[in-house]
Amino acid sequence: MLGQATRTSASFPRQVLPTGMEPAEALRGKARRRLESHMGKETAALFDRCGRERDFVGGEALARCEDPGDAVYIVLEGVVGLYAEAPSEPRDVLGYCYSGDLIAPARLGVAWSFDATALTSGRLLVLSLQELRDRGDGTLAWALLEAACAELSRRTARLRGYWFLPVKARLATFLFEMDEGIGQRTDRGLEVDLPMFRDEIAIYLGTRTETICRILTGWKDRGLIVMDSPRKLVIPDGARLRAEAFA
Amino acid sequence: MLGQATRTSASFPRQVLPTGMEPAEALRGKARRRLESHMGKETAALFDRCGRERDFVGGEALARCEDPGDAVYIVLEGVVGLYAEAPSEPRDVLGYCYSGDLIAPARLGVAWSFDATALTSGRLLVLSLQELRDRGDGTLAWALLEAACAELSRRTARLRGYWFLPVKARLATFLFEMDEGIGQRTDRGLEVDLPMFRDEIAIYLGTRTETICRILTGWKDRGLIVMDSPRKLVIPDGARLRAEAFA
DNA sequence: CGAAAATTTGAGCACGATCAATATGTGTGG
DNA sequence: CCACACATATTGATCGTGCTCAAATTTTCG
Repeated sequence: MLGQATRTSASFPRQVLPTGMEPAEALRGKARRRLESHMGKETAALFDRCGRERDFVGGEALARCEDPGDAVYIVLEGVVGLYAEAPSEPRDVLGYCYSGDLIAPARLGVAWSFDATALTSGRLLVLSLQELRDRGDGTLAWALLEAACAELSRRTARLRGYWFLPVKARLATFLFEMDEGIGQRTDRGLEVDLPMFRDEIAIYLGTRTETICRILTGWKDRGLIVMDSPRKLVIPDGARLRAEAFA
Repeated sequence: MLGQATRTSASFPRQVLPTGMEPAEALRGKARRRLESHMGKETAALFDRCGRERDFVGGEALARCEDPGDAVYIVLEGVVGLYAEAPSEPRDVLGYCYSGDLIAPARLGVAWSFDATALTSGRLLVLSLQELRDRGDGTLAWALLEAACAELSRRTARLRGYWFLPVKARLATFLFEMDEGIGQRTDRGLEVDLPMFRDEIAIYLGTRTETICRILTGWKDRGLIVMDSPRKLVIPDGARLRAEAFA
């Protein structure tokens, strides 16, 4: 991939990206389900009790590279992007986090070592390390360890999952990943409001903006997707798109 | 990458891969340095106290997908490969672990959810979860959480690090990664005994065996590397190789 | 409405995939 | 110790995906 490439510049995130509000109840339910499927009911409940909820809006910086990593986040709703530190643009996308995902500093109590930025509005569970340590609650530490291990495995799988796919399949996979996080089922199909630009998608998928465009256009022309606007996609038939992308 | 690819079969690891023994002291020092640089002196010492050392030989299965993940490993010496479960070959390489790296089950106490196989002989620190839990030692749980967070970040960086590189650069990066783990400085340069076959490297790097061969041959012809045997490489001048690969 | 940003389209070509054949190990039994 | 068989590695020829550079377009926002 990018066989002959030398990346040129781009910078993320460049602006606040308001995404349409979503039915709160549905998402709460969805978030809870994901949370519990990721870490089990009891653990989820434990985190609920110990953490502090925080709402965020698209574009908000949730953690900065140099900030002391004195907390651990669990995404409840929305999408959070993780970006590598980069003195010079473009910043590399490390990954996206959805509800149930754990965001932990690379060096606990020292530094996050990456930037976390909200891509949509959403909600976060903040677990302050200091507080938790002071409590001396071993249970919680074990629960966090559990969550971290799960996240490690999930992250690896997500990243490696793209590795062998041709770009078309990567893009489809990405769309479904986004859909799981912030998609909605309507009578038109799966509606996904992409919370980022084409070039950020390209970086995440290890390809170029133009390629993303071409593929999306191709799909649009064949009715596999509908583009209300460049950022508002509708997938009338997920199975058909998947079949086509992996053909 | 692999734009037109449909992966064909290969199976790892296929045999015990004895790698030459190495000067124990040098490695002990190296392992300790890596360990401490990854997690700090005190934490490393804590783990040392709580864990049980275990030697392994190349080819040994250290964890199986379905096994209950009732321990956490810290690699002291050698290289451990992590492989995705795959009912049908080929198995995907999730990553390689070197001294200082943490290997933790995806679901603590439930299942590893991946296979860990020793690629070389080496040594492992085994931290039994049951024992640790029984101790009720919060400190240790925090230390493990710390290690897990660090591993998460390291793993992500390692995987994403390859993302944008053309295959040549990936292969060079891989060689240096291996060198860091098991390489030796001699008067001939950096000596690296690859503990896996060409096709496993190809899978790890998201390319094909033939491509790996062509690149290595190219480098050999230009004196950038010496191949004592297909698996025994010498890099006379690391800087030169790096420059060439990233040119 | 106009400027800037983001997206889309076009033409050409390089990297790396593919398929097929050959060569080099590596281990086995005679 | 050699000869065979099999596993692994290398080389060759061809071609497709996706990168490049460049030029429209369309969106977005002040």
